[in-house]
Amino acid sequence: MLRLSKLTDYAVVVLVRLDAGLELQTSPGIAAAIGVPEPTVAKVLKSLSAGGLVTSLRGARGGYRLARALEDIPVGEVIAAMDGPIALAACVDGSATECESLALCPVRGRWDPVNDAIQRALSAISLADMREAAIPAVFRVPHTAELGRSDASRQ
Amino acid sequence: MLRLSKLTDYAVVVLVRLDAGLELQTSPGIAAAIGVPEPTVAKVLKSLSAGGLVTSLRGARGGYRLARALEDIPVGEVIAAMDGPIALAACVDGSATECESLALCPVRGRWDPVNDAIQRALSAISLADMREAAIPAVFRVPHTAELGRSDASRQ
DNA sequence: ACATAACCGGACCGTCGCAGTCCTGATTAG
DNA sequence: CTAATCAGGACTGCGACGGTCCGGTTATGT
Ligand code: FES
Ligand code: FES
Repeated sequence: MLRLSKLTDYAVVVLVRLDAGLELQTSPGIAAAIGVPEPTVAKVLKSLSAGGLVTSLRGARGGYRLARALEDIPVGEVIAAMDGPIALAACVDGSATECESLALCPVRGRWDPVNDAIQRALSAISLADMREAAIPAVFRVPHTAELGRSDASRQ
Repeated sequence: MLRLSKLTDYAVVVLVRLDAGLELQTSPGIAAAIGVPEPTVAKVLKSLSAGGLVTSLRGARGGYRLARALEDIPVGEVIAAMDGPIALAACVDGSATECESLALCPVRGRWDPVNDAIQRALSAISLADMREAAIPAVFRVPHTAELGRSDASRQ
């Protein structure tokens, strides 16, 4: 599937929201704005902060701010901040993992070109490109009301 | 991490192995050649067959054969055959999943360009490109001897 | 015709990473 | 000093993935 984690998905939404004109936004505020549970948004913000994509101000009246403009944030960097470095195979080059049995590993560095191609593709697209896509009428989400417990259908 | 499944990794090895000059190779034979358990190799072969990347001949003296030359098999097709269609987000366009609550989904189709870029990158690289990478001295792997229980170090 | 070899299509289960929540500090405004 | 906010973990439930196995089918060869 080559799916990326859902947290990364939220990260993009959060970052786009951070570019909404305001200078400083709090975690609960963002959560209310995009309709995602606050703890989850907080987690995303932390990872983003650790990745250097947003800057944080602690203490009362603190909050988060974009570290760079959306145009300067490639989507690959967001993925790296959330899901760790991009590595298709177990061992590409950032061989932080194991693989002592190199001799009998038939895929020794074989995925490197593929990995590199993807990384290049992800670096060519910025968050600004994704922002253009669309931002539907989501910003008027009720932040206090219970969103209806949308357990809708169990599949 | 954007990691692909280990089965896909094996698939590439198997496919490269299938291009080893022989006309027809059996599942146990391939397993012995690349040093991977037979049931796992069989599973990979089945997925590959279902994906139309290899053709199979049943019955005694049956086996597998490449459906197309390695040059004509983009790596993206292998990934699609093993891990299903490439879809970064939950909903790209093959919205086989759910997402009835479109109204409050802030990522509505936002990942499409990224997804497309990756797909293009994966289509540009063929298995022949990966075969060039290297095939170390793996083909002489002992298929009967126990490989030594390499539990080595627990890190 | 029979036995054999190989593929086919599942079911099955253990493991592991992910999604989501929560709690205890550290920091700063007022 | 108190309140608000971020920081950094620990914790748990769940679902996908990795790997194995089994009965069934097809074809070869004697
Ligand atoms: S998995 Fe690391 S070298 Fe093979
Ligand atoms: S997850 Fe499918 S539309 Fe949002």
